[in-house]
Amino acid sequence: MAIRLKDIAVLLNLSVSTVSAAIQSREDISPATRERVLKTVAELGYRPNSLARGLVTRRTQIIGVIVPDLSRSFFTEVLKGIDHATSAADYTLLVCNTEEDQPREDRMLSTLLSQHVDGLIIASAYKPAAKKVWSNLAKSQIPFVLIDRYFPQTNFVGGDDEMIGYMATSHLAEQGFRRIAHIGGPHSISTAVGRLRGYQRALAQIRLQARSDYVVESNYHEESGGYEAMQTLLALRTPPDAVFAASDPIAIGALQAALEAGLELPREFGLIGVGNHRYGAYLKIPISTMDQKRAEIGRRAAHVLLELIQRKSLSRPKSILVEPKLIVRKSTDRRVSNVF
Amino acid sequence: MAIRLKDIAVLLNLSVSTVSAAIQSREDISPATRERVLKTVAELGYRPNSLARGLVTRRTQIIGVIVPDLSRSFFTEVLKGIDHATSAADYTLLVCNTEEDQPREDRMLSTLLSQHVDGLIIASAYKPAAKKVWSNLAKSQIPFVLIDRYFPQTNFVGGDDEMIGYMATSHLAEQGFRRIAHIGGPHSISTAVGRLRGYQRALAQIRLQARSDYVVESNYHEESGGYEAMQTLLALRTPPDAVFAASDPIAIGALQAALEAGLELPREFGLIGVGNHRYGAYLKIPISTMDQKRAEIGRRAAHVLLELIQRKSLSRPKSILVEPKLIVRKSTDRRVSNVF
DNA sequence: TTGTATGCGTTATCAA
DNA sequence: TTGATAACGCATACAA
Repeated sequence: MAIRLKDIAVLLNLSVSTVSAAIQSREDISPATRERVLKTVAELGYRPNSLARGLVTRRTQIIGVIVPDLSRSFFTEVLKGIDHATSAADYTLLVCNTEEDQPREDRMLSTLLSQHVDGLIIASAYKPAAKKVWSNLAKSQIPFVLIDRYFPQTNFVGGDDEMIGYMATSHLAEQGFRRIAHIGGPHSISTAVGRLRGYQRALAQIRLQARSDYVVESNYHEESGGYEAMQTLLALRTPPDAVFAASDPIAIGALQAALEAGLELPREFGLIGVGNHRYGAYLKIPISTMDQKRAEIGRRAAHVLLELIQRKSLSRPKSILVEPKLIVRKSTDRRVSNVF
Repeated sequence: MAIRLKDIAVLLNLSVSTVSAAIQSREDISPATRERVLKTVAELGYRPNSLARGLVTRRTQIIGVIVPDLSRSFFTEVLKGIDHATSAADYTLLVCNTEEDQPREDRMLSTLLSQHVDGLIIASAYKPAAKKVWSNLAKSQIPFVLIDRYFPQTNFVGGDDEMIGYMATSHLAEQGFRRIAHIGGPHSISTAVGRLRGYQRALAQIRLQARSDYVVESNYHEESGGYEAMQTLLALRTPPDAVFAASDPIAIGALQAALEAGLELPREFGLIGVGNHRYGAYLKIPISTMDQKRAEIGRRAAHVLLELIQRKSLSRPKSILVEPKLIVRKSTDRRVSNVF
């Protein structure tokens, strides 16, 4: 059986409360007994029971994290950012994987609340319309921050998706591409909508025609989706000369299709993705991409949450959009220096 | 404040213990009152306090997982396997990232024990020599399973690294390569040692010479390491005509160096990695690889742990080695069909 | 400076 | 079939 406060108390002829106070290094305990206590604590390897402690203090030092899919590099990198910030403040993460399944998300949320986590960071599988979920949570008083998928009226941290779309599209235009198409994510996800909007804004600003047949809805995570979408685009009477893909997997699929169609990049065709996937630089043609600064999204979300936890200030919800960064590689780089 | 058992009891004019029994659907409660209780539980959204419950039942339904780096796809995929198995049995995962840092691993372990997790799955940052760590843990009575990094005298689940090395090397030999080199991981990690041993065994069996200058120690996770190691190999008087790389990142770095040196794959040079990384198929030359069956490693580890938790049978420790699978792609495929 | 008493929300034992 | 009572291990207000 594990060592308890009481065991130490008996051993040292002290009361439980004295030992407790000594362990917390409270001022009102004599240095002498504090030393005695700390010494036997170390010797016996005493470890406070977090359950008991949490029951009385109402704090568990645990933060719940809910994500749709841990095998996506986006979420693991965000998670790392969260972990950096929270572990420095002595929190541990209770991580749940919803597999993009809403009932499962509900169950996990319920479990986390049962565990009395001190706060929550959530990338929800729910569509933005289902906002009642989050107003419920808000009533429950527990601090929480949503990430990645935007919901109105909540604390939110994510990439600046419209800026991502805008910068990517503008970059293609600057490199001289004129018939710019977009292969996007599902319109049911806020990030996909944002990127599409940025794409449209960029086109409008430089007075390029926005053709509806140049916008194809696909799947963020499947290369095959990008491959098929690209084939659709190439079959048009006037095929595009560049594609802004809403994700790196889409871009990789599109690249495959473009190469098979005999296109030469970047001379005849430009391609840019989103995500700065580690292997983007090692592909047949290294692809340009928009870096979302994933770790920073995690860090900022954690900081907002920690603030919420400390100050309980449920002031007005704040939205943080992390600024993306353009990474230029061969797939769009038409500068003269890029000859080899 | 959250709803408590007592609130429901008062509301229904019942005792706390009756309500508790009703919620547990115990046999000795009348169906009528059970219905009444369950109804108000649903209405009020009552959620049992896991801290209080765990304090008395001594079970938390939480499993602690310790990994060195969540951003490596190996661990996230293993984690998914664990999650599949454990969430089906109503466990939640408390995931800790050690960043390959031993003091941090100690702290996280301590935290998890404080939280009274029901069991542990650990990929340790410690070197195999430091076995006292695990004998300590064994004394503490808590069920645990080690994964990926092998330690003697413990329950262990991992890939069959020797088989990985053996199969990869044999495959290269079958494709007609004769001067087969190996770029391995750090010899301080058990998986690297196993893969090296498999490589040597395969060479011995087919009576190929084992040259010490054909074995280069590198870093598992950095492409740059594979790149440099490959350059070293190419600078030899008799450079190898094939490389078994102990990881896909190493292979990718080596591929880069080989292509820059003007080698044509697979005609002049063969290359195989380990890990079945998602993008192995999309590289300049799609690379062959050994699939470790990561999710299965996680699933099996979880099953061993669940068994341990249920039966408390701390019988003799069992080691499970998951059989790898060879995946042939262009980088080694010299069959005639591979002409395009 | 230390000890006593009480309670956190739940389950379990045993009486009613 | 239900209810009173005592734990679980700890922290805290207050008394000594």
